[in-house]
This record gives sequence, structure tokens and C-alpha cells, in this order.
Amino acid sequence: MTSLPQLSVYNTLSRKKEPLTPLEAGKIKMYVCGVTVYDLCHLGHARVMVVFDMITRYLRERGYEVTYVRNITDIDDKILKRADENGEEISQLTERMITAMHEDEARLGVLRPDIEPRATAHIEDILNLIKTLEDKGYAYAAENGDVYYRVRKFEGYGQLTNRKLDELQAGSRVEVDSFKEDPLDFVLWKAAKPGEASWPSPWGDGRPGWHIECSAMSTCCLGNTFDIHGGGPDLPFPHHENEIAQSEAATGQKYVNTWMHAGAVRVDEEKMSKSLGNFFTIREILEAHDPEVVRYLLLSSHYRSAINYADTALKDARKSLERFYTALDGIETVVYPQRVNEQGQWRQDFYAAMDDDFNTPEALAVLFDLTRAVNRAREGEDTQLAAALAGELQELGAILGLLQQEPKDFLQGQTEAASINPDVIETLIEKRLMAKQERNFAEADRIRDDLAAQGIILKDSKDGTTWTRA
RNA sequence: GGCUGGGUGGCAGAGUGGUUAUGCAGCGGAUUGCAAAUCCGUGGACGCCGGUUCGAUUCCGACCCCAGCCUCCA
Repeated sequence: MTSLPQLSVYNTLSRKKEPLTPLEAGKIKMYVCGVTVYDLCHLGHARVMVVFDMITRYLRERGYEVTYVRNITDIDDKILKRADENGEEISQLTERMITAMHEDEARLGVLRPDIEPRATAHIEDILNLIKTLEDKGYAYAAENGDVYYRVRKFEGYGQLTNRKLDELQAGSRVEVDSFKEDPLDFVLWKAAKPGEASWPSPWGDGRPGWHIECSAMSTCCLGNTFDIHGGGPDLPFPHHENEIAQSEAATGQKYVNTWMHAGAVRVDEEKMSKSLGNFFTIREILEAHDPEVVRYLLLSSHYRSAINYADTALKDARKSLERFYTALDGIETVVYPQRVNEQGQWRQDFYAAMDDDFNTPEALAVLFDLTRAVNRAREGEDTQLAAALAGELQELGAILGLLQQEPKDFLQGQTEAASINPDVIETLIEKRLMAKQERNFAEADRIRDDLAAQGIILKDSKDGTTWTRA
């Protein structure tokens, strides 16, 4: 096997960038915490989906064989509550939300993970894992039927987020109805109340706690130790800390080599959260915006930094994409690496940016440079070169899941709900052309201003007049 | 309070011990009937205070400020 490029990746565990060294040469096993399917996905979910999609695409581009696992949490207190409120079966609710999630991610250009394990399909694995923990003294059944994890028994607890047990203890909330030995202990198996959805277990009927399912499913799909574990910014503590405790106590082996966490999404400079209720669902946003604009917005900042969601941010993202698509518009792109390489080293620069902890903003800067080269070639009337450079631009864009639309579709696409019919626009362009030929510029300008007022921008060139939506 | 990460030009957003990030916006020019787009050129920045250094936005320390986690949330 030819040697693969060495990537540098920030590891939450060590708090620094490290060379990414796969357990098995050329292969990356990655697990990402997915969605609890009791509601529609919001922008935060979108960011995690898009970021790890970008990472998967890039690793594959560079020759790695990636196994990407992203779970679905389809049993949980919030699901029980919501199903009850809706007066529907749990499975009805979760199936509906899973379908919606798949639609949303497809629209954002997110490729499906290789495996999407569901918690309810892994109850046996979960029970086996709890049993192992009990046998090793890390788990105990309490009087109320719950099974808890004995946090203080696990020596490495707090390693991921640098917490000290006594400080956690001091800051922990008063347990109202605790049957725990220690307030820090967390639940592995939750005893069912009468009428609640449940599975039989050696400790009585119940359902899995939140953290145990990820330990069970990741190990089940990828083995005791795997390369990358990812998730959203709110997961390192306690979720991932607890996963480490569960898995390493059970297997006695290192759980995960590299922990990766996406940055937060804020909304109008405010924290986005369930309790504030200020989150936008993906489909809400896509009602008014091209999905690629949203994807671009999410990739135009580094994956670990916080981003702010606002109308101005979406406008900026759209303008950036307009620059790319304007350059691509009207070009018959062609893949011609030799001609591209004579002109510059965009691909190497792009790779260099991405090799360094997936630096998408810098990679996009390379694409802007390439775009300028395309435009220059067009001005220089070198059609073949323009086509070759544009082909390269599209290929590099594809690695980020961008620039794959027909330029016209993007540039003329709907941005406002009600707008003018394209046939009408073409007719008016004809009328304006005649006016221009008669040198009746007043009439020509009137038509153009009229269209502009309706959000249609005309562009005259040697080859005729084209239009885009503002 | 503890733990992480951060404070860069009008805005967004990378990066670097001494040389242009990039995009949008601005300014000048080319092009255009005029525009738009494009190309060429251009102004404008590194929170505050010390230290290390020939030289710091970049390294070190203090300080101020912001965000995330510590509570359901990706």
C-alpha cells in the first residue's frame, strides 16, 4: 500500500493537535453521537452532520478507508414524554423523526453514515455490557430498580474534560430522590414505571440510560478501541466522560484514540438551547435558503470555533457561493490536471489546508484563488484553460460537498418566496435587446430597473444577456 | 467558582517570530451606451500591560473582556 498523508487533528483528550495515526494502517473507524429522535433536527445537528460528513469525505479523498458510524437514540425520557403528549406510539414518533432527519441531511449534501445503529436494536448488547460492569464491581442495582455506575471506582474519571471528582461533588445538585451510593453515580439502566415502554433485564423491566447505548453500539460496530469519536460541543461532559468510564472499565482497554468535538452554534449572538427555545430547525431555514448556502456557512468557519447564525451570515455565505458559481456559469468544465498543474498548485494547497485539522476556511481561500484564475482565463479567451481550471474548482469543491449544482440553478434559484416567472424575464430581455438595438437606452434601462425592483439582475456580455436573482 | 476555547482591519474569518490570507463592503483604474459581472491596483488589523528577542499580532506572565461545559440540549 502506498503511504497515506499524515493529517494533524485536534484531540479533545490531549487538548492539542496530534498526528492522526490509525489503529490499522489506511483505515479509520469513526463513531459520532447522533440525534435523539423526539423532534426535528436543528442547526446544531446540521453542524455536526456537515462537519463529520466533510471529515469523512476528506479522509476518503486522501485514500483512507473510513467506517463511519452514527447512532440514533430512539429510546429516552424525552421521547416517552413527547410520544405521550402527541398521543402516539413511540415507534410512530421516532420513525417520523428519523425520516425527517434523513431528508434534512440529504438536502444539506450530507452522505449517510455507513452504519446507523439504533439503541432499541442493541438492547442485548447494552444488557451484556451492564452485566460485565456489574461483575467487575463498576455497577450496582439500587433499591428502586435502577442500575448505577460507580463513578469513584473508575480511576480515570474526568480525564477528557479535566474534572476533579471532589469539585464535581461540591458543585453537584442535591439529589431529590437518590438511591445512589454517591451523587456522582449515573444511571445505566432505568427501571420502568407501570405502563412505560420497557425491556426485560436481570434487574427488572426497564430501559437503557443515555450513556450506555453509545458504549455498547460503538464497541459493537467498531471494536473495543477505535480511532475517532465525535459529537457536538455539549457532549464531552458528562456524556463522553461517562462513555470512557463505562467502556474502559468493561474492556480494560483504551476506548478512543482521538476525540473530536464541533463548535457551538449561536443564534443572533445568543446561546442556542432547548430551554431558551431559540433554535431553528433545518427545514425552517431551508424554506427560505438554498441548502448549499447553509452548508457553506457551516464550513466557512473552522469546525471547532463557535459560529453565529444570523441573516447577515447567510447573506455573506450566499455572496461567496455566487462568486464561485458566476465563474463556473457558462463553462463546459473539463478534468485536465496537466493544464491545471502548469498554472498553479491549488490542489496541493487545498490538501495542505485540510491536512491541518480540516482547515476549511483556508481551503476555501484556495478555491477563491482558483476562481480568480478561472476568471482570468476567461478574460484571456483561453477557453480550454478556463474549462480545465473550472473542472478543478468543481472537483475540489466536491471534496467539501460544494459547487455541484448547475450554476444557473444556483444563480437563478428562488431566494424569495414569491417571484417573477423565468419565461417573463426572457421575454423582457428580448424586448430590451430590441430597444438597445434601436439605441433606445431609456426604454432598455426602464426594463432593467423594473426587473431589478423585482430582484432580477441583468448582465450584458458579448454573448448576450443573462440574469440572476439578487 | 472550576474546566476548556477565544479576543485580528467596517463585517465575516484564517494564519504567521521579520515578507498579500481569503470573501463581502470602500476607494482608483480597465471594460460597458449606462450598469452588472470580471480583471488590475489600493487604503485599513492583530484586547490591555509587562517580559524574552536585533525584531512579536505571533513566544512567556499578569490583567480585562467574551463564549462553551459544569443542568435538558449537537
